[in-house]
Amino acid sequence: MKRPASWQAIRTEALRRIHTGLWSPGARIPDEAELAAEFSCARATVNRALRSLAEDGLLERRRKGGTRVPTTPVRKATFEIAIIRQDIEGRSQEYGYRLIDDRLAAPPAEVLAEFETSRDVVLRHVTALHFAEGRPFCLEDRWLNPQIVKMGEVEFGTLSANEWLVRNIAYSGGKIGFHALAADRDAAGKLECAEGAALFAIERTTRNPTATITFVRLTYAPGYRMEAKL
Amino acid sequence: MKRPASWQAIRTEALRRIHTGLWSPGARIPDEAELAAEFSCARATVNRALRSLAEDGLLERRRKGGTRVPTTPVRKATFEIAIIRQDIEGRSQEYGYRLIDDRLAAPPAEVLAEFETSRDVVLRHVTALHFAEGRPFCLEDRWLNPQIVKMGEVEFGTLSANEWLVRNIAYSGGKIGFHALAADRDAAGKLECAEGAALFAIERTTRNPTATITFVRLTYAPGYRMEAKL
DNA sequence: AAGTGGTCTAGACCACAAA
DNA sequence: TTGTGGTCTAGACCACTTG
Repeated sequence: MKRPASWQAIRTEALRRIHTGLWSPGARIPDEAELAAEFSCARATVNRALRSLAEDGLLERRRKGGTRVPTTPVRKATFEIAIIRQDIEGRSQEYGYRLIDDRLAAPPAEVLAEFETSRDVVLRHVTALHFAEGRPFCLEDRWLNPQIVKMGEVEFGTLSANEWLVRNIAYSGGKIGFHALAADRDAAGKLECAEGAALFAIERTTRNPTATITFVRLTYAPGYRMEAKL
Repeated sequence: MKRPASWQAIRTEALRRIHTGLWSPGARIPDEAELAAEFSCARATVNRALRSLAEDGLLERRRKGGTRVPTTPVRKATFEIAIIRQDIEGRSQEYGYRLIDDRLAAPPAEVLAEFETSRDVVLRHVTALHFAEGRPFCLEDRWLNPQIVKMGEVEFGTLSANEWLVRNIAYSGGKIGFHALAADRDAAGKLECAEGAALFAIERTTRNPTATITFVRLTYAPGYRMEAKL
């Protein structure tokens, strides 16, 4: 076998062997040196190909343990987290924004838990609406760490907190969750939908190495659909 | 600057420069050769670091055009697509499964569109329920390409189509979408929830290079939450 | 202790897109 | 045309983890 030249060709060939069962689930595949010899290429090239497959969840690699085909593959998909304005403009729709409220307040327990601070019982609470073609698109309900985004220094009357944060605050990590919820009276009023309507919601916590920066719940108007690549 | 040794250290340093604005949005950053000289390392090491950042959406790279900091970063997040049994067992809950129906039928237009075949107006339609701790967890409503998964050859009475497919069928790509929907009478009955309840649903189309393999809608019982890494 | 993947190097050539 | 990233090589050393 001398065909594959690039790491992508080797990736493709490896994929084929996984799919055809030539490399069966749970079994160890030849090590990098062997494959490099087989494909007449440098070990680094094989490494690049197998690492790529491992990142997609199609192989499991361990030092000394070798490379294996997972018995129950857990494939990974990626989705893009754009700012809401981009999301709307990407659909060739007109973006609109309106700040509803911005004040210091005591957060509910579930939010406070995300901030891990029993001290600062007062957070900056920002509520805003994003519009697409003049119609409510997404309700932004955000709690900010007031030590990082100070009242008075930064205003969200024109530029949404969503956009300001993406452009100005570095973050090192966090978590994101998706779920469905029924519109309560408040959300129904703001999103101009029926009370009880099924809404898609995203909750996101963003941290830097030191502290939690913000927790946000984005509730989308009925019909919203989030797409990702497989 | 001689500190960073590994590509991860260079990545971290690059991140710092992006965050501090030393590398400002829209501006070109030094090319790989310059950075390699600055960090006293091989260009390949710089390449590894910058490529990693580009994959996360924190840099944009183009041949000849150089590397830039995006003005509006589109960060990427990944989530894992496990089989439903794993999802439930991962929560330390007992998994259960029941096949509801499995027959050839004419799909609705929206499903047929995913198969791009105006010919085969008959697809294999499989309906099943997944349970966690004995309670309905997820409703699987699946349409299969009967030329790939033949009636009679493969049965889903014990092993779910979800699991069988992951283990047996290679796929090259597809798309996945998330949304919220209100439980209709049928779904409410099967998931044992109120009609009209807000449910989280995933729709997934899976293809191989030649044809569409399957289209599935997974509707989760109320309270389901999908998490991803940021 | 030893095997395997992880990473780094120094150099080279190539592919693409901007000038 | 030319500059920049993309990739490959051959060799080396290291880190982890398993036996």
